[in-house]
Amino acid sequence: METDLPKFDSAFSIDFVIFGFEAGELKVLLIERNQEPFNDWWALPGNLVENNESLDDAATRILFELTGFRDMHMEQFHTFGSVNRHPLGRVITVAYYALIRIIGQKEIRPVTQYAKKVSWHAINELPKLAFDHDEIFESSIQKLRRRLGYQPIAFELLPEKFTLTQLQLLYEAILNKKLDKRNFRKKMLSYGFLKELDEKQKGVSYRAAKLYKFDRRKYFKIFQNDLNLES
Amino acid sequence: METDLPKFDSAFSIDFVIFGFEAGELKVLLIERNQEPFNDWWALPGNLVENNESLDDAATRILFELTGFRDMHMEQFHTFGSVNRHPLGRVITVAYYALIRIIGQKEIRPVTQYAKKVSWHAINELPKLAFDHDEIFESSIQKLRRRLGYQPIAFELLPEKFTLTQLQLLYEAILNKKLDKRNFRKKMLSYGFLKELDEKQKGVSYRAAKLYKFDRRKYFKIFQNDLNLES
DNA sequence: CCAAAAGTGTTGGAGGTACACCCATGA
DNA sequence: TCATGGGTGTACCTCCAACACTTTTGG
Repeated sequence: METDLPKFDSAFSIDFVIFGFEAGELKVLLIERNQEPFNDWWALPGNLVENNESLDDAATRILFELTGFRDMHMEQFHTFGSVNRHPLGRVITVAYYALIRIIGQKEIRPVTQYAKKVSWHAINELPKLAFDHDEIFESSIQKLRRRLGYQPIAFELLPEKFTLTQLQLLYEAILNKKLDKRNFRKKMLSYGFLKELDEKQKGVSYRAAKLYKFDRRKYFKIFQNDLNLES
Repeated sequence: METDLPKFDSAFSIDFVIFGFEAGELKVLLIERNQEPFNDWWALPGNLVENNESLDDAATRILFELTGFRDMHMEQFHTFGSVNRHPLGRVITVAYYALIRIIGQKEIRPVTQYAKKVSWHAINELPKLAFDHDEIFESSIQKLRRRLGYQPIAFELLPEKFTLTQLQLLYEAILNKKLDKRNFRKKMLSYGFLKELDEKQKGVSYRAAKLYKFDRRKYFKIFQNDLNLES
C-alpha cells in the first residue's frame, strides 16, 4: 500500500457520477482502479482538490482530465465525510454529477495512472463499487430524479437534435418507470420550449421520426428562474 | 489578526443556517463576531470539523455547542469552497440548515469566544453578513422552499401543538407569498397526517383556535418514502 | 407486404384556484 | 357590543391518467 496522497490525514476530493445516455439506457462512467486500496474494483472517477482552486474549478479540471471534455453540465449534490470512508486516512469528498452526450464520441480518452480501464455501465447492472461509492451513486440518482422535474437536464444527455421517443426513453430511464406516449408528447410540446425541425431521423428501417431541438432561450423566458416552477 | 486555526491553509468547517419561527416570522440565528476578520460583523454560526468525527457528528456537536440543543432537525445542503472565501486561508465549509422550535426556550445559551452576541433576525431584515454568508443564506432559503414541498419540515419549526393559522403563516413565511386560507386548510387536512386535538389555544382575546399535532407515523404510512411524492 | 416505430384525441376524474360571510371569544 | 381572528363550501377550470388505432418507411 502506498500513501502518496498529500496531507492524507485530511484531504478533499471530488468524485463524479458521470451520466450518459445510449441505446435507450442510462449509463455511468466507472474506472477500474489500478491501486490499493480496492485495487481492481470499479469506482467512481475522482481526484483531489488542489489548494489553489475552488471546488467548481477543481471539478472542471478533474472532469477534463478524466474524459477530455470541457463544458459539461455538472453540479455538486452532496458531501460525504465519514471518518473511515477511505481506509488510508481522512478524505472528505464532494460529489458531483456530470451529464455528457455520449453520442458520436464514444472513446473516452484513457485516464490517469489510477485507472486500468474506463467504461460505461448501465445503471441497472452496476458492479459493487469501491469505498462508499455505492452510496454516492444512489444519492446521485435520487437527486437527478428530483431535478429532472424542475431543471432542463434531460437535454444535456441527448444529442442536439433528438426525437420525442428518445426524450421519453431518457425520462423513463431516469425515473425508472414507463410513461404514456401520448401524454408525454402532449405535455412536452405544451411547454413550448421544443423546436420542431424540418428534419427527420435517418438510417432507420421504419418510419423516420421528426427531430426536435431544445430552445434554451424560450425555456428561460417561460420559467424566469427555476423556482417559479413550484407552488 | 490572529491565526489560531489549526491547519488553516486547508480546513473544513461547518456553517449553520439555523431557522426558527416566532411571531409569524421566519428567523435566522446569527452571531456577532468577536474576532478578526470581520470583527463586529454578523455571521452564520459555525466551527471547524475535527479530524475524528464525521460531518454529521461534527454538525451535531457544533449545533449543541452553539445553542445547547440536541436532536434538532438538520441537513447538509451545499458545500462552499471558493479559494478566497476566508481571508486568512483556505477553508471549505459544508453548510447545514437546522430547524428549531423557538417557542418556550427563547434564551440561547451564550456561546464560544467567537461571538459577542447571538440573536434571532427576521429573514427580511438581515444585516450584511461576513464572508460569503449572504450567499450561503440565500442558498439555504431556496433549498428550504423546495424541501417544504416534499418533506415535513414545517413541523420542526412549530410547537408540538399548533393551530392551522400558525402552520399557514409558516408556509407563507418560507415561500414568501400569501396563501388562501380555505384552500390551505382543505389541502392540509386532506393529507390525513394532522391530528385534531380536543384542545384549544389559550390566552388570546378572540375566538380560540383548535390545536393540531403532526402525526409522523401516519405521514410515513402515507408517503412510504419521500420520493413517492413526485410524478 | 411486412415489421417496426411514428404519430394522433377524447373522456373522466382529481385537484387547484378563486372567492365572502358568519361564528365564537375576550375585553 | 365590538374587535379580532376562526372556521366553512361551491363552482370552475386545469391538468393528469387511461386508453388503441392508423400512418409511414425501409427492407
